[in-house]
Amino acid sequence: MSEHSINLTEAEWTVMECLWENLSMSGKELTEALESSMGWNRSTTLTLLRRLVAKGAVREGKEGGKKSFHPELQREDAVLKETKSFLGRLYKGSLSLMVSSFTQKQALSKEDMEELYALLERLKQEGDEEDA
Amino acid sequence: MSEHSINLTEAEWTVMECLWENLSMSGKELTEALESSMGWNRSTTLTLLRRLVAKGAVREGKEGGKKSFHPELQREDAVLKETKSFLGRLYKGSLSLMVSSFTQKQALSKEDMEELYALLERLKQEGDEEDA
DNA sequence: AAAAACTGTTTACAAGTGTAAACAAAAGGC
DNA sequence: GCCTTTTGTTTACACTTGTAAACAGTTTTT
Repeated sequence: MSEHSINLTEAEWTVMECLWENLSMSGKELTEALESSMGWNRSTTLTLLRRLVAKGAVREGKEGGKKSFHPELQREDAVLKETKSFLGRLYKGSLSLMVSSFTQKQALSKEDMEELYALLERLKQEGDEEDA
Repeated sequence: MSEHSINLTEAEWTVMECLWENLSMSGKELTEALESSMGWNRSTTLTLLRRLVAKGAVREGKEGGKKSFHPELQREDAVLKETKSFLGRLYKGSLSLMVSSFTQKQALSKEDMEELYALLERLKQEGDEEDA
């Protein structure tokens, strides 16, 4: 774990998601992708990229004259960090508190509910095996 | 649901949490509370309050000359909104995806795990009853 | 009532963020 | 080797956010 504590802004997340999907992209690819998906001007994307490089979330390489960009920060790490801070802020750091609030609010789709069941079953089994 | 789409900044959340706990506070109480818990200057708190009033998250009343502040935005609503946007951004809107990522990352405390078990057990039963 | 203390309003200002124009350098076409 | 297109770098600028000083109006004390 080398990244001390990189914080991404909303717009930067968008760029990162793009990079996480592709792992290596040229400036052109990125600017085009984000132009079409976000309507961003070329310059906007490039600026964001520069900032991301500055904060160590992205690394740039040179492939045949042109630059290429690669995510340096792992999505998993970023997501975990965000999640923890989110849970901390709103649910006293407790996942189960979040789940229960959410279910009580009926803010849970049928499918999601089903999946949660299934997930529980699996977890339960794993737990039982460990105990055996 | 009257609040269109109030967005709270980090600092504003802090103020709101304070208000949600007490429901009605004088400026003095608030500034003191936040001075001691956050080290904020009186002016800082008052500025935040003013902004919160401006965005409709707080209502101010007059009790005996002095002002009083009340949360207008409900915590539940704010939390739900945040949660949805959070899940959307990081977990394709899926709570179960979040739970499973989280458990896989072992970023879950023993207690939290237990609670989740219990919670889901309960949910399951409720679901079964409904089916019956 | 003048001074002191308290409460409320205006103004400020640096850092961060979204958004992009302008300018410069390099590559490609003729 | 120039002209055009593409790629890369600088500069800009308004809006938001955290943080607070300054100033003004009120209430309480001597």
